[in-house]
Amino acid sequence: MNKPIKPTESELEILAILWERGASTVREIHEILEQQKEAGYTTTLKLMQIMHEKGLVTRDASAKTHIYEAAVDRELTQRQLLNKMIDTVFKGSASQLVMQALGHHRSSPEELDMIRQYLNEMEKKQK
Amino acid sequence: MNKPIKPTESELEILAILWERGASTVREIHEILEQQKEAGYTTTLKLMQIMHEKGLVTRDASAKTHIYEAAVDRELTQRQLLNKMIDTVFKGSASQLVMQALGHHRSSPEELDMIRQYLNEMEKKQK
DNA sequence: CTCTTTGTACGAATATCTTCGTAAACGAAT
DNA sequence: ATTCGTTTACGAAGATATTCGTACAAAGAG
Repeated sequence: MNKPIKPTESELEILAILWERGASTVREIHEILEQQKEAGYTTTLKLMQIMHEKGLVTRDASAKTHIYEAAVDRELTQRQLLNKMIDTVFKGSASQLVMQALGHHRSSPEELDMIRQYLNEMEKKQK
Repeated sequence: MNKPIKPTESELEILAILWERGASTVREIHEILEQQKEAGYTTTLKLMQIMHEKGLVTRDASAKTHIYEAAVDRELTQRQLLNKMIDTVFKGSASQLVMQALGHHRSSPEELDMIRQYLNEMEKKQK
């Protein structure tokens, strides 16, 4: 069995940026992070170094300014976090989670349509 | 603005049990917790005392054996955890989260139907 | 070359979470 | 009343996460 990826809160914020932007320098990450919350530069640096030790990111250290990249798959990580949440907080009922998510995070009609299509496809495959 | 409820991993496990069972003693909680993971009795006790300090649970200490009850709303907590997750891990797209959740946590046809109904209702209300 | 800026490395302080041992209080049973 | 099992209270150790100061290296400007 694969060991679950378990980034901390702060690490997750950085991963999210890396997934979004692709390979980035510490400064680039830091600049974006700063818009979301207060953070010192060396704090961000240290975090990313630790993430490197843990294998959450890879880095290219060939130039003076290192370049970091996410080393864990986005969807896989999302899935693991979700499953854990479904188990502990939603008594194993994914549909409850889904309705909770839709009910309070106003989604556009287009998004709702996408979900509907997705539901239909799932049902077909199940037969 | 309301301060977000931010239980730790362990606290969440206990809250889930309290939500499910209603008011309970430490021993009752502990017995259930033990089925899920290894834990010493005093560890569970201490956790619940801390949760009481934090205001996550209330307790009736009139008898020798105290009785605890969840002090935070289940749905509100679920919502806050979900919203945070949507923001950081899913770029603010609830539908992406929904599809991830449905795709990998096998749901019964009944559940899928419930969600479909829910979608329809939402669409009506939006007009 | 010297000075300034930008970057990494490292260590340490702080905070938070988790776990558990020990002691004291209480009630029930003998 | 003494003993035994159950429960709470407390404190402290251990683990993990977060933050930042300082030192040093490298590159560019003058």
